[in-house]
Amino acid sequence: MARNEQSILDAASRVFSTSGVDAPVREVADAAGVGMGTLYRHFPTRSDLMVAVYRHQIDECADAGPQLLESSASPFVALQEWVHKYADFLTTKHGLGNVWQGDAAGLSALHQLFLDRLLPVLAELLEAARTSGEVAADVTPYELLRAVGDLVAWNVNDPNYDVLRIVNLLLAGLRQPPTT
Amino acid sequence: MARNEQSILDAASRVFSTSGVDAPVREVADAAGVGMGTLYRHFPTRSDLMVAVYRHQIDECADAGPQLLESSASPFVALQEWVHKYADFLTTKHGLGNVWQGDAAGLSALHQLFLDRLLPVLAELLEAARTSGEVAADVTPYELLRAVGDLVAWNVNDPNYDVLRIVNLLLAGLRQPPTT
DNA sequence: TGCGTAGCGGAACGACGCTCCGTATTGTTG
DNA sequence: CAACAATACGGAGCGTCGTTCCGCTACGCA
Repeated sequence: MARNEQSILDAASRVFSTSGVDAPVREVADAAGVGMGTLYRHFPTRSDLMVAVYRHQIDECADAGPQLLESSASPFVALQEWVHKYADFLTTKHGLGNVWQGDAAGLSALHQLFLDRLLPVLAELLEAARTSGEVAADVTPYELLRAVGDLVAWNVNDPNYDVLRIVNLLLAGLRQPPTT
Repeated sequence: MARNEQSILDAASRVFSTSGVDAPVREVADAAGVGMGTLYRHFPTRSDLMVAVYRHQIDECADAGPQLLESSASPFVALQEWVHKYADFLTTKHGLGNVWQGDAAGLSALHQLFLDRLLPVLAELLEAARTSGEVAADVTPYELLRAVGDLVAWNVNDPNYDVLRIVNLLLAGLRQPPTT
């Protein structure tokens, strides 16, 4: 029982990293040597499977927030570095962009996880950078989290699209007061 | 023949605007009172159908570029207003974000149309704003076009996500020199 | 040894984009 | 005006998804 759950998890992270995050559920089941029924009893939805696979990395990313806030030269630098970390995570999982697609695609569980774990962290970083006077723009943490996600998530290793550069562009915008 | 093509086009724009851009092709065929075969002979791909439906609006958007450059107070303002126009277009077509998803989803024709028509326009606007000294950041027109697209395209009328604000954030970033 | 139940596999379902082929509808000839 | 191409058409069918469902296996306890 738990034996199967673990082998499914192992298979899933193996399959997701080789065939991409969009790999068919069947492929994961096959790789785990398990039937569809078994897989779906443990993970009722594709999204639940992804949550299980990525939870650890998301936690790691979340934990890095307060840490960076302490160790960095300024709140803004911390914010910047955290966003880079977050962007890196999403970039390596091509196709994880669906997370922000709202109701669609049955990724609600993963969506929720992002909101629960990452939103508070970003909120804290943003607030700190705002009180230190380094951020003047008028944005909510949610908007920023989603914006960076959108910017990054569909990156398909396009040599003409430098993700880091674009993300930094957005961050640079934070320094300036809102335009009408 | 051409009679059918027109009714398919009409049906498509009707269906896309009511059921969303992701509406099944079958639905368009039914709405047009036409079989799948007929639809696919005129528009061999979902993407071709969308190209046909949106070409006019895309052309309009493209034509607005040089126009804005003349009439606006400064190149940067023109750039800003054009980007707003572009963003508005994408926003009203929920789900058109797939366009930037690269190879996927068989949207290549639409992708190409964006590149052909909009990229040169944005390039001109960006170049003008750069020579006027209002843009210091190091971005290619392609990156900017895609970034704005990504930012906007999955908007699902989320009251917590103000598209215009986010786009302006990115534009504000353009003013500043690149950070390392 | 028998039986109840929990855990399992994989066929099957509905939705999708797209293809294919038999049929209707033209329009051109003798 | 009739016979016959050539063209246009409709919709069933295919392969791929995510997900569901059901018959079967294998184990625990009497």
